[in-house]
Amino acid sequence: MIEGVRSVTTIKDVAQHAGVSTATVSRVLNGHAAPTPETRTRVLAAVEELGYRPNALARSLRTTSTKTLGLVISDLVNPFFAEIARAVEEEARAHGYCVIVANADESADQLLTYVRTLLDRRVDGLLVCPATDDPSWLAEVEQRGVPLVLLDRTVPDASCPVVRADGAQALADLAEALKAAGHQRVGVIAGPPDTSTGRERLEQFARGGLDLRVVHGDFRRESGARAAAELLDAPDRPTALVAMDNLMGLGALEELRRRGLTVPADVGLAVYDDQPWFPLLDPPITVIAQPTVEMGHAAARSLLALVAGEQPADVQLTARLVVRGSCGEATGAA
Amino acid sequence: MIEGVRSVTTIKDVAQHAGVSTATVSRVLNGHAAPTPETRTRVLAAVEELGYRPNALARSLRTTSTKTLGLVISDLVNPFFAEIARAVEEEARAHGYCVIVANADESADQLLTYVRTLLDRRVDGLLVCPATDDPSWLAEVEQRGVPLVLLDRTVPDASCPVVRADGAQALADLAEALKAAGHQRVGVIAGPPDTSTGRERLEQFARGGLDLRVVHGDFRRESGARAAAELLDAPDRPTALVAMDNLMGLGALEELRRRGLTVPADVGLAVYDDQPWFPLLDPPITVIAQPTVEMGHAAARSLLALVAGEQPADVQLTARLVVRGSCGEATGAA
DNA sequence: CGATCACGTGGTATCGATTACAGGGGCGTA
DNA sequence: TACGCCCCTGTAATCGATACCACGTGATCG
Repeated sequence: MIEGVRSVTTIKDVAQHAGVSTATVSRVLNGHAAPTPETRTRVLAAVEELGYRPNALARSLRTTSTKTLGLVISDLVNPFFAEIARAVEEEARAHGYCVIVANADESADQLLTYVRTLLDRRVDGLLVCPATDDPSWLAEVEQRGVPLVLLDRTVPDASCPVVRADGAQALADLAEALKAAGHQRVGVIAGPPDTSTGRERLEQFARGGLDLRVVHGDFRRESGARAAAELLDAPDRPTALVAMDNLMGLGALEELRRRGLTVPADVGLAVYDDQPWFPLLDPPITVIAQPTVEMGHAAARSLLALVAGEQPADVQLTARLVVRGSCGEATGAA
Repeated sequence: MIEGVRSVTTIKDVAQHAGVSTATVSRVLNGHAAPTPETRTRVLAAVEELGYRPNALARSLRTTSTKTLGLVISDLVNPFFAEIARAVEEEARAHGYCVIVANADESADQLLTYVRTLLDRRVDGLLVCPATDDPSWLAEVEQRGVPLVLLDRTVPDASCPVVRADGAQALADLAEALKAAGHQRVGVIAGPPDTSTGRERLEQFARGGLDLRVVHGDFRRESGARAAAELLDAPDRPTALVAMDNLMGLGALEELRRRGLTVPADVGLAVYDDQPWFPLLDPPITVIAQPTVEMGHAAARSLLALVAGEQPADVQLTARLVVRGSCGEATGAA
């Protein structure tokens, strides 16, 4: 398996083959000015014949535009983020942009590394779901003057557009639904206190007037199981659990199953973030659903606007409560 | 919000600031040769002070190496591929490589587009999960002489390393398990006939000696529901369904639920690809589990070996049957 | 009929890095 | 003291494209 000669067809080869200058080839390829239809066809023929494809690196170096957006998400295997990534990519592609997806794995270090890598590659814009509040990476982005949009989560003093889903009302509704079903002591499997979503969801839910026990997880599956275990082992066990993220919800479910506890008879359950399989469980899980696809689309649009020199406003979508059954029935008592 | 001056710190600025030539700066940054410790520190100080970061585009243009791998997957929201993507990226990162993930959305057109885009950006190697058998994109990759490794699926005449999971034994085991549980007429929700995995899984399962009804889906959720509906509406309804992919399995489950059919009492079910939530269903779903993480790691390793000029062999991992309960109990009768 | 204009085209500088080559200074050795 | 070698450094070519500028030619207008 001798490696074929690496095809090094450059614009120069095309020019030579077509009997024109490289400048002309470039003009034809970029639809610039107006080369004669005849030269145009000659050049295109040469391109075709040689199978020429322009070197995007060289082009970007010269034009300082890569037609590429960077997307840093906190966890690729979290379906919530996977869906967002897909939506972002879809919207970007529709506008002729390509997306580089980087996976920070909920680690601040890796986030910084990736932000740097993406900046080094001169992405035209950056979309970030911050892993933590740590804003050290922000300075680098701002210094380089690269358009930035935050997605899902915020960081303390970011002066850039933010796209998120507001769950305040949904969380209030959830609190009401829990009360209506007779729950008072509720165990919360919260997100990390150093993430905006972790804090906010907890805070907003806390306004619901329930008696909360809180354990913080890290938005991942194992932490959900651990947190559930801790809450269930407490002396006055909560009558319901609320997981503030779908993966932690999954972990909690696993723990409940391990203990042979029935939902909602033994303990109620609600989860932030809907998943297609939640309705399939018995009972189907009550959730707070976020408009992930819209979030992704909106974020990409905002970033592209920013890249184009506009000043997009923040986007605030709304999450909504979907009552299914895992919290129990509302008792007749008001 | 006046946009700050886009920081254009180049190697020239660093050189000037440190009172050396650009060549020296480059040498320091690349650990080349041996600049005096003193100049070295002076250069590094300048780098630090100016917050200089090399332009990866320019560097790659010159060195013809991007330290980047391209990964084209068929569907980012399919957790199977998401997990593979994560594993690939993890392994690549450990070797100092960055991964550009492209999502073909099970479309051959989009796959071709992305392969081109990635080649244009001069990735050092390409990892592809082909959406279909259509091998038109292959020629372009080979012509450019870019190292290529196929992942999960094959295409007809690819002369490159392939990393996959062999499910022949698992499918045979599944057939046995179904028979043992008293199933004879089995409905198969197969993958597209123009994908290697679609064909192979069906073919291998067909060797199990069951009476099969086959409907082809497209590896996505909706098609799973449609196929299930079709199979269940047939005059002699199968007593069990087998979905050859987790998303189609999800769709099938939804359809069963819609019809109020109980698993496994009314109809048995098994799915190819395990998912963390399958054990949580009642009854838990019997699956064929693939070693996704290992596949991703192996694929990245193979590609990196190829990039390094070695000749990695094909990797054949094995999928295995995990019997849970959704196919019913084995009856005493042999 | 001569001057001007416009258009198509080629030459060449440039983007920001790497690297081959050449030169200068210090040191060791004869 | 003089020669030579080696090490460090700078100069400049180069990667592959784009874009500014200038030039030649054919058309137009006065």
